[in-house]
Amino acid sequence: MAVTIRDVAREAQVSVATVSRALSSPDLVRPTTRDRVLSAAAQLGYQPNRAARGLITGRTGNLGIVVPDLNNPFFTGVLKGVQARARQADYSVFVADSDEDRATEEQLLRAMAKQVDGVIVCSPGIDDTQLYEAAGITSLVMLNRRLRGVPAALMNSASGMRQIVEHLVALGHRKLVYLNGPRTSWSNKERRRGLRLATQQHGVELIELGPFPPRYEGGLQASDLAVATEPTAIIAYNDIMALGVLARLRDRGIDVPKDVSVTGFDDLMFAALCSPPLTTVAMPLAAAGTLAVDLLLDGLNTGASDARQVDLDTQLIVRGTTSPPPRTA
Amino acid sequence: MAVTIRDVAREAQVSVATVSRALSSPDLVRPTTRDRVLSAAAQLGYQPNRAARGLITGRTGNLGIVVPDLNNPFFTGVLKGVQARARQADYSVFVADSDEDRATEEQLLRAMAKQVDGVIVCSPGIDDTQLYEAAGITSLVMLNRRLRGVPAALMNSASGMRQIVEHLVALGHRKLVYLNGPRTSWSNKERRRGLRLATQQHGVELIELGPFPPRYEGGLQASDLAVATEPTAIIAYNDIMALGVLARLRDRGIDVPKDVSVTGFDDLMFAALCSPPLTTVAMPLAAAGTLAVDLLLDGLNTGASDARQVDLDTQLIVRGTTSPPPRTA
DNA sequence: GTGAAAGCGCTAACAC
DNA sequence: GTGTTAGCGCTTTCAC
Repeated sequence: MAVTIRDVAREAQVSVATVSRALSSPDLVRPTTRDRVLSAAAQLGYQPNRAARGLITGRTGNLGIVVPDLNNPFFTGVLKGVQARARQADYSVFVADSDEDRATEEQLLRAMAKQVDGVIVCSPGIDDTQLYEAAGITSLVMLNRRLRGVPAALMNSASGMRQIVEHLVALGHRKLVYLNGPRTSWSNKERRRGLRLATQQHGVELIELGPFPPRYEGGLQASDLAVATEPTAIIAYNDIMALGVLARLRDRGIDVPKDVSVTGFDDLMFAALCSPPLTTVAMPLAAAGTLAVDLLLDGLNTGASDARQVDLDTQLIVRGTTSPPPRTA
Repeated sequence: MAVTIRDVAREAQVSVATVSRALSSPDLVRPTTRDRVLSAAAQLGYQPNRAARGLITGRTGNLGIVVPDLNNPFFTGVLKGVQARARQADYSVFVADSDEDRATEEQLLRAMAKQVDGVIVCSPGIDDTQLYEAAGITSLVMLNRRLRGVPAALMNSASGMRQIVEHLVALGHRKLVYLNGPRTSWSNKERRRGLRLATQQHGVELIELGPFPPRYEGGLQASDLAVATEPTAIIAYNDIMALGVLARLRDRGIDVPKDVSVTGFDDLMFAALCSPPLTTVAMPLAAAGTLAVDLLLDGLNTGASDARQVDLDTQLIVRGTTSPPPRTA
């Protein structure tokens, strides 16, 4: 077995209590004693057993994150931020992938709740009641979703959509199609809300299609339906769908952006690499991840939470898939 | 506080020991008692505290995975498989992202080792001595890297490279350039080994360049150097680099595959979506992840490990970036 | 300022 | 089959 606090105590000729104090509240112990303990600990390569500590303090030093799909760069972007910030704060992070399945999501959340100090929920699907129930067991922070009384790290999708509409309107577009992502997802609702508001304000036509699966195949599928409505611009729920749209349009000999403009959402790495490069909205993924961790830890330290919901700005990235509409349209 | 084993014991009118048994070794307890305990547990929503259990069994029910970069789809593909298999086996998974930094990697590995039953190491960088040291603390499984005495889930990169060379040779190529990834990485060594073997066998010229960072920017940078050597085909260390190469060649007006063929490695989702779609080698990412978990759990259950190193097949995916070389070459 | 001792929630002998 | 009890490694009263 590994080296325990007793070993250190023996080595430093003090009691285990003193070792414990020297490590967690150094000012409670005389400097000379402290040094003796610390050097003994270092020499033995002692590292406290977190499980044992957690058993008594009620803190595990772990936090969790639940995501619907680890193959989706959106979530790994967030995860990366979470991971980085957690490490700084000396927390470990559990990750759970629900495979887009709601039941699994709920089950994972519940299982995780037991062994962490808090969990970051990136699950568009899971329903409010389940979340509140989980919130009873452990601290929650929502990511990109608003839930009353629960802190959240939000990316302002609505403003991103507004930027898209302003961009398109400025180019001369008057008839837009929006390809919906999952109806129940908070992101989709927000994007849609921003879109509706902006199109109304500018008095341009908005046709809504879908919902479609928020994946490449969803874009392929949506593409033909979109074209049939004869818009001058197609606004996809996210980049991955937009890439599907792009591919399908290319197959059909429809030129982007000459015949029709296309926009994505997320600014995945590959949005810049496709051809033509995709006009999209950049999401502060890692920033949202670190923010989520901060909110979580704040809540833990201040005791009761103030349930802050912080909005992070998104930004339109104009690339090659948007241009003025064709004359004939 | 949450509901404990005592609560269940009281509710079911038995001792805590019986509750414990009913849950972990059901056959040691009379069916009627067991049912009583189980229903009491269900009613109270009892779930055992893993930390407490771990304290005594020495098993945590957790396993960890260390990766260099969560934004790299290669690693998240593996992670996805790990996660899925772990959940089936009722294990939770810790994830650690080292940001490609060796020191961080070692530190994360050590920190993780304390609170898991085993860790899956996807770290090309970290050196052998460090790994052996970690192997002393916890069980290790290597991913895509061979380490004597340590089980490993391997993807047969060498055979993938052989398939690339055979494909190119069949098309008529005689002068190939390889863009090295990180020199120290096992993957790069393997790919290079397969490449050298195959090119020698077929008597074609192989020029090696690099190492380059295994990212898009690395591809951009490598591209010009590669072109200067006037090859008919460029073999990139991985897809991301290949995408960089593709972009740079397009900028310079060099046509792929007419002027030069390009191959990637990994078959990331976006390899199929770029234009032209990338000829590459598909890696069994998720399969490797699940295999790694199986190896880990096998090792834990059988006590001593047989240090199996299992090879998974890779497969050439021919797409649009390879064709016969130009006549003049 | 430091030590002794009481647990945190659980499992594993050991009794009966 | 079931109950009693002794810890797992640690923190935290409570004495001194």
